[in-house]
Amino acid sequence: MKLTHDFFVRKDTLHIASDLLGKLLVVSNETGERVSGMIVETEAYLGEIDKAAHSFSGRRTARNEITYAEGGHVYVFFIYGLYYQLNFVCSHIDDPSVVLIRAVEPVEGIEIMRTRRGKMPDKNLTSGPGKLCIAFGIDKSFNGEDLLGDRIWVEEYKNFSRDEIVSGKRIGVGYAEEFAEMPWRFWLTNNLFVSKK
DNA sequence: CAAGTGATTAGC
DNA sequence: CTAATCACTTGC
Repeated sequence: MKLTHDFFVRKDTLHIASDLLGKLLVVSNETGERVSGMIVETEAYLGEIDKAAHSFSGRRTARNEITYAEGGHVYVFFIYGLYYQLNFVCSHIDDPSVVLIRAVEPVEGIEIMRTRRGKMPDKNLTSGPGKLCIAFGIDKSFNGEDLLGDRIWVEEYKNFSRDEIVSGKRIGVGYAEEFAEMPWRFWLTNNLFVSKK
């Protein structure tokens, strides 16, 4: 079952980030084949109040414009001259909160992922935000897509109990002062595809 | 462990 | 216009 806008329009982006664990990320490729993976690691970026967020204190640019839209849209940006990062826009219109998808566990279309990632042990296929975008074929053309469309969406898949979910500091946001310490990264315990222990 | 990579942005 | 920066990955 596809998740609807209600799931993403909720105000509490931290809950959205932890609720996404165990859900299935699905991308329909050029030929209509499904490539999918179970979400095992996420990070929340709380829009205007969060020094680590692109939209901190209302910064609004061509790049992050979509994060001000209503929850349920896709925000993709390019980083380090090499990689894309996949985010889901959350909350209501004009609240630029997002959830970054940091890692998934491959489910469908593993052969396609292997081809796209090159010769790589399977556990490295999707175990990081840049890696999973390569494996799923996600690029800038996905920016602004609606998660109720037929190109990319999220489905119910597995449920995990509270004690199988851990939270901690986010990765790569050391510049964000007090917000660098916030435990806004969520992952599943004992999952091989989580990017960092 | 460190270099690489180029779009994006903020700062003149 | 120009320079600095960066939600990372890979191969030394």
